[in-house]
Amino acid sequence: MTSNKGGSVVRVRFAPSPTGHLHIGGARTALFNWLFAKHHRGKFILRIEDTDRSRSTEEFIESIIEAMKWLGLDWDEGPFRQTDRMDIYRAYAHKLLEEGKAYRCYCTPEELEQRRQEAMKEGRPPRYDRRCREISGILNKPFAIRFKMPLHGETVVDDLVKGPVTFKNSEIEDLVILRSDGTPTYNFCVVVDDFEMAITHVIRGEDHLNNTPKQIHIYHALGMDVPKFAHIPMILGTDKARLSKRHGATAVLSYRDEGYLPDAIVNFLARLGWSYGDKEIFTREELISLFNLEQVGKANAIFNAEKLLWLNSEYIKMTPEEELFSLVKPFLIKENYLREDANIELSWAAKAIRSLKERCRTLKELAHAMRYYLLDSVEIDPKAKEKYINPKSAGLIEELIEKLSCLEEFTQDRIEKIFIDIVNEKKIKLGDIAQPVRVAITGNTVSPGIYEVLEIVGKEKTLKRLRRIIDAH
RNA sequence: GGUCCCAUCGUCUAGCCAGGUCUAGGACGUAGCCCUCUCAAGGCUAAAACACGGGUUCGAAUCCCGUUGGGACCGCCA
Repeated sequence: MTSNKGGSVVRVRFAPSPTGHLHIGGARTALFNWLFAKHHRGKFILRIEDTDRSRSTEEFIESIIEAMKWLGLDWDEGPFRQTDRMDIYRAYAHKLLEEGKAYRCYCTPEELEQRRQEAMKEGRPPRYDRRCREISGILNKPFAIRFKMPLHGETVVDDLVKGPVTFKNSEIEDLVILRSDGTPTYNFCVVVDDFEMAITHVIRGEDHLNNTPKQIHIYHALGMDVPKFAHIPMILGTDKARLSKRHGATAVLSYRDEGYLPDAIVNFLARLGWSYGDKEIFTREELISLFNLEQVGKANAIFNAEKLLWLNSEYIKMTPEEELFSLVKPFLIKENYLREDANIELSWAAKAIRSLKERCRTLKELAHAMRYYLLDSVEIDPKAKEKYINPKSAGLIEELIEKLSCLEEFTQDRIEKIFIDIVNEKKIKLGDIAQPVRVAITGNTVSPGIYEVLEIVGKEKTLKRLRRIIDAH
């Protein structure tokens, strides 16, 4: 295929291995690649690294794709799958073998493992001792193909984030590029694919920095141009260990299920390790135009779930009510607050959501808060009832029922007038009547403004609930 | 153990490359106050950091060295 010469169009890729769901760390790597591609009007390629057949599954491939789509990280080419490209890797591996740049290794995995253990025990580096490198001729035994690393000199990775990083060649081992079963290994596939796909910039996690000199030598041996590298820091859990399952939710899709907005996740991930002055909230367009590798920090970042929650609440506040309604709908249905075939008037739904959106940090919370608008009757919290429903408040409610019944237009303004009348007549505080009513209508002591709530709940349900609470009392 | 990376409030970070304007800025979270029918939202205020030790310099968060701490990698895993 093409060479990368000429510095033409930017081509980057995200290359997850489908051995799990797309997690927060992977998503950020994908995002940085996507942003970089968009910023430079380049191409973003999705490649599935599934050469580990025992751990890769179709389910994870689908899940990763679903997560990418949900986040809005669309790709221009792919998804390519390494398992579809085995012949290509094999051909390159044998080419290296023929050219004497690689050699047959007859050591068995068991032998290697044993030697590794011994080396560790004796405090030696657990590295392959190159014992098969000098074997001449071909033995009639199963073999893996190993790459001949240079024995001397050093290799510099000119990293776009870390700066120049120097490795001694003597520290780099002769890695296996083709296993004895004929399948290629990661470090080899990456090089072949990145070349074949004309990748110009490899943006990936810092955990790959130590692999980079190995890959550079493979590029050289194959006569390929080396792309530019950018190794971005890791995302850690609160205990500073690499983010993993035990830190709670790490799968991107679990955030979808918890009611997070993809834009909030994207914004949050972008600010983890990258910044633009004091700016915290970015639209996608801003992210695309402002993103650059120079502003990517060098230090690892700890995943701060609280800040994500805050950002999500900001995005909920920014989202128009109608749109929010279609977003909460699945949650409402799931919680049985709404039937799938229910016919809800959009203007009413918008009003309901407007009253709640700045009180909720996730769609799930929003759905839950909407229950007293949607359900026919509400469950009353016994503690709230005990505190606010008593003979005195029941009397006030009685009076309220009478006045509200006469109301032609059941609107916030009219309702407020009635409350104020009662407060003035009875010489009570607004809270003396507002709280009992709130308990009757919402079942709880917390809600948006009470007049607003009554209007949204509507005259019929309001009166029914008010009666019910004093009757039950 | 070896190699590599990193180090500013509890957390994300600005500042560092081009040393003085930093009594170190913003944001999340926390605390207090205001607003108030509850809860939020909003407004105001507060506590909170240059890991440590040496240099270089008139002057260092910023440059250099070391120490310590954290992370990553050392597979016929990716």
